[in-house]
Amino acid sequence: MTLLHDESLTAEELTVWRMLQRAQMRVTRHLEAELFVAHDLALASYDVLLQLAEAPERRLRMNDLAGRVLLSRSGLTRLIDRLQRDGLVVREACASDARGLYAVLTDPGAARLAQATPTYLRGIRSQFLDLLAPGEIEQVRVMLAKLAALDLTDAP
Amino acid sequence: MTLLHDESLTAEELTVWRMLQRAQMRVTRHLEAELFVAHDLALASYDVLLQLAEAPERRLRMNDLAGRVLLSRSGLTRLIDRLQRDGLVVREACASDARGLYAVLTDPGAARLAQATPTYLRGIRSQFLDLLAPGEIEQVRVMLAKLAALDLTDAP
DNA sequence: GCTGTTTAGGTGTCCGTGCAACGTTCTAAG
DNA sequence: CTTAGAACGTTGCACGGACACCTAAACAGC
Repeated sequence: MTLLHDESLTAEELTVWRMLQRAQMRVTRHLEAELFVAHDLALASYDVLLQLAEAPERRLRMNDLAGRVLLSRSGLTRLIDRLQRDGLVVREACASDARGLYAVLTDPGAARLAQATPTYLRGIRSQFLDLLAPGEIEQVRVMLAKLAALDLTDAP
Repeated sequence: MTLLHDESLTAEELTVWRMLQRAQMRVTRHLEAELFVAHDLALASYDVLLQLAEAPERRLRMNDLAGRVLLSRSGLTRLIDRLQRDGLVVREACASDARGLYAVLTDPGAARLAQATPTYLRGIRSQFLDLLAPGEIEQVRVMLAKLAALDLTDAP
């Protein structure tokens, strides 16, 4: 602990950060593994399908989608390639902007999402929500809202 | 909670999980980027150096270290390769077990860690801790402790 | 002693991702 | 209309990481 001056960060604060890293990693890996073995779906793929399912007309512009799933645009291009190859998503041209493409959820994609969702939710429950008291979940929500507020000023 | 089906997480609960994902990702990327531009260190590299610095005699067995930095053993092998190439770490044989290797922090490694640490701490502060009230940090710590408790039953 | 099993670590290979560069299209200034 | 610049999406490339497999050493039982 000699490395970490008290004036900068207390040991407790640093511990909190490291615990957060570990907890998030653990839950993510657990979720990813379960989704993969049960439905052959990577977590990023699930997120894409979910975002599309929630979007109006089951479609989103590539750029927009990339922002929502925390993936670079190039990363999303490849991911959509795979999903399209598997028939879960199709690309459609945008009428109002010839540069634009929509990623559109197909019926098989929606079905696959529906299959996988129970696994996903069960994972979040068992690895995360069930371990916290209801009041704590609310606390977390409030705190995360503060962190999320930075996103706006952060990514102009 | 259990009276509900798997499908029925409340919107709030699901939102909390997604916000957590985003927040963690945002902070991690910010930290990684700053460490990289300022000290040419990946976050994983920083973690390794930090773990070694805190370990007795600045050394840890490869296997042990892999667990602490949430990296697969093969991933750690490559990472230590790089760090060793850069002179920040050396491998040393283990006297009591001829199979074993220690990763040992060198003086240049410790110096590099010391240089990078202010950046690291500043990042955690600005992106995470400063956004929460002191009481909230304690709340988070308590919750994370619950999540971390699962690690034991999870990875025997 | 031998022999099968387990553990430590490294290697071959594949896959996913980010960055930088590119072509295309839209938009604004002249 | 023309042209400079920005925005959208894709591609070449390199890197980091995981998985499966491999060797060497330790340990178990006989």
